[in-house]
Amino acid sequence: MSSPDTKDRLRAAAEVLFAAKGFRGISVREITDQAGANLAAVNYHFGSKAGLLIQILEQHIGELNEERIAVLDRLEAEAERSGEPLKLEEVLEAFLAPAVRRFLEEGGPDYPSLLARLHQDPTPELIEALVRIFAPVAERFFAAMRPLVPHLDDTALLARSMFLKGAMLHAISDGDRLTNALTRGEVRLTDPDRVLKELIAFCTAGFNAPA
Amino acid sequence: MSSPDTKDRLRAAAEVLFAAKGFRGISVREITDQAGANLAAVNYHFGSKAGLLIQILEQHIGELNEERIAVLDRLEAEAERSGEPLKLEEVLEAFLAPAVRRFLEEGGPDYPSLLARLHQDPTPELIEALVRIFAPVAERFFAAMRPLVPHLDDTALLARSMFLKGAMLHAISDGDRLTNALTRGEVRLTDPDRVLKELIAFCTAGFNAPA
DNA sequence: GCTTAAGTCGAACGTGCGTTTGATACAATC
DNA sequence: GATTGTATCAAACGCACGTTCGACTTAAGC
Repeated sequence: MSSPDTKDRLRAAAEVLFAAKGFRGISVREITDQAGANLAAVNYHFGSKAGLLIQILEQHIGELNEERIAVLDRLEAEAERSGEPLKLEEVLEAFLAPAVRRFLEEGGPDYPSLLARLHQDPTPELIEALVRIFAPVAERFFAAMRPLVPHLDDTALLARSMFLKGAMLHAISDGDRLTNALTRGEVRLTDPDRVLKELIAFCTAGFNAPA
Repeated sequence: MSSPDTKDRLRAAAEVLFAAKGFRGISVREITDQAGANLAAVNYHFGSKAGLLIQILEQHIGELNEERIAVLDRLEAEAERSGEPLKLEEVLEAFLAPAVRRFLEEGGPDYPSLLARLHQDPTPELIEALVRIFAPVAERFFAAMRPLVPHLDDTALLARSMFLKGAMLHAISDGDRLTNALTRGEVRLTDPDRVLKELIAFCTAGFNAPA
């Protein structure tokens, strides 16, 4: 019958479902049911289930990373114009805020949660796609950070970058379900702006800490 | 018949395999093959695949958490005797070191990696078990931390604890595979003592950062 | 009006999974 | 020596999965 947007509906449904339950946690049948499409549609339009995921990643995480780099570009231009050096805190915010902000858009699916899952749920095909998607932004921020932490050698910078990534992914994903369960819900971390503020403060201090 | 230790061999094999590829990533058949046991042995001895995992968790993570609490007990006793207050850095080390140290025991399976995966790969049954296992150590450390960070309210303390957990799990698991891939292997994070040192420095500064 | 290509459909394929079953072996118990 | 409970085994069960197939529908190009 050709609703001409079957492909879009599949993408939209898969975004939500993958984000909610991860790649392995969602079946092709669930996606096609949700999208009101035939079971065979995913393989017809995207080649495979993994192909569908990769296309979603390229689109949304690509946008996310473009935003990160745009903010960093702006910061560096301002710094050059004013003659003042970049501030570590600003660079970290440029990296963290776009991700956390997207997470807080209620109603929308949380790609970061999906990403967090993918980090732990690797397929060679997906890992290769992730590297391709993230390499530019990683190199860009690594270079920007380097002069801001002269007290750290490369190993320390890499290690602390890894900590930042882990903290961000964990905060952004459903990872705090266990945290909430452990505190018996007495304290709730529902305000993403608050989480972002704490995350920036935590990581800025972490990078500034002596070696 | 009856090698009387079939149950132990199953446990040992499952530890290694679960740690390497996660709960969903390993089949019962792989476990029984590795252990030289019959396919039905897992269900006979542990009731189910999940039952096997939970038993492993209770044993090894239980030991890990006992060690954490023992170190903290010792620190608090010393502090009381000397009249000096506990140091934040010491408390964090008490929490982090046992986990990272176990991770570095080469040859042994890395339970932390398994744990990191479980955080992202939840089954109600497993979540319940995780909460049961971690509740005591979480409450204990939360109480110990509380007076050491008077500048933080409960929300900030919880958020930063979550960051610490995320950073630790990410560092400890295979999560840095992507990090390494992104840096094209130019910098390697192979020394666990170094990682632990950086992690303690990073998180201590992070908790000390003003609100 | 025929041809072609794209899209959709129901149905099936083949595989791997966790689990269950029923038979069998082997001690220990009485 | 029969009985009982524990352990192991080969085999199968039932299910869900990703993928493929072939027929059918539709719309555009000639």
